[in-house]
Amino acid sequence: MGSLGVLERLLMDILWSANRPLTANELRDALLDPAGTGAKPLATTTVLTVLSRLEGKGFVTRDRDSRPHGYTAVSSRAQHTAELMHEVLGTTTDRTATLARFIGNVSPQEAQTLRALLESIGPSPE
Amino acid sequence: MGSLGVLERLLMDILWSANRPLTANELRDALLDPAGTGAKPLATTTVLTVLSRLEGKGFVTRDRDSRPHGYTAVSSRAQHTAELMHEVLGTTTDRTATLARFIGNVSPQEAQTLRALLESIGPSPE
DNA sequence: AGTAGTCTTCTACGACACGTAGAAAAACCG
DNA sequence: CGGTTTTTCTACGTGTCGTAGAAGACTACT
Repeated sequence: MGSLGVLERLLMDILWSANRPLTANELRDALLDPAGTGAKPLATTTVLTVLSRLEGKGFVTRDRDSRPHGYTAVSSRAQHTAELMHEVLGTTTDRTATLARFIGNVSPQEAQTLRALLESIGPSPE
Repeated sequence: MGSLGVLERLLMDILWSANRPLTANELRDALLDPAGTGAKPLATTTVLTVLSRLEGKGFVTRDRDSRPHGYTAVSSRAQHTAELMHEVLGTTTDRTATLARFIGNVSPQEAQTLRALLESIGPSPE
């Protein structure tokens, strides 16, 4: 589906990390990394344009009532990423083989995590 | 990373399904769906161009010795898809949360498959 | 209400990826 | 060698994305 460009992705990252609606200017400022090291101050309009595109793609919603419009990510980063993973998985023909390769490359800790998750989802077969 | 365009993807699909090197013309023909329903015969050069791009991206190798060059997919579809899934997973900050969402959406059968795979990778903790 | 400042929308342009393919060059076969 | 097949070179059109100015809409203060 609609993949994200670099700037689009940066904005989403900020929105995902924030737990409240942000305005275009807040986002623009957030783009200059905290330490102010950043050398590229973007024009606010640039941010707004990208936000509009993100809205069009269904990644963010905006509160049109509050005056400086507040922008919020539609789904959490985890949710979004998980969906993407499913989407990718869906492009294969042999899902089992794919999952095998996928599992074959997770760290032991993550394997543990996965076991626990599977356990909680549906108790292991007796 | 290098995502694939529509045609690029179609070619990869054919290469993945074939278990031998294919030539540009074979690929062109394969694009006209078997039943010949297809209405769009691509120029061979088009296929060649895309194959070159795929080679550049590291998705296919070609046998430069055999005369009609034979093109082969570098990694299997399952392998490729699994790598993509890991790549996607790598874009998230909270991997556990992401995996939770991911697992939360697999079918019961697939959950079973996953349990088995995890079992085989490292025996469950007694 | 008028004016200044802020925010949003409209419009646009350059860069890049990709589908598409012709023209030219190279290799092969008889 | 000459014709045919295959490959490379080059190029154009379209779509997406980063970027932002100009103009219009809204807010607030006096």
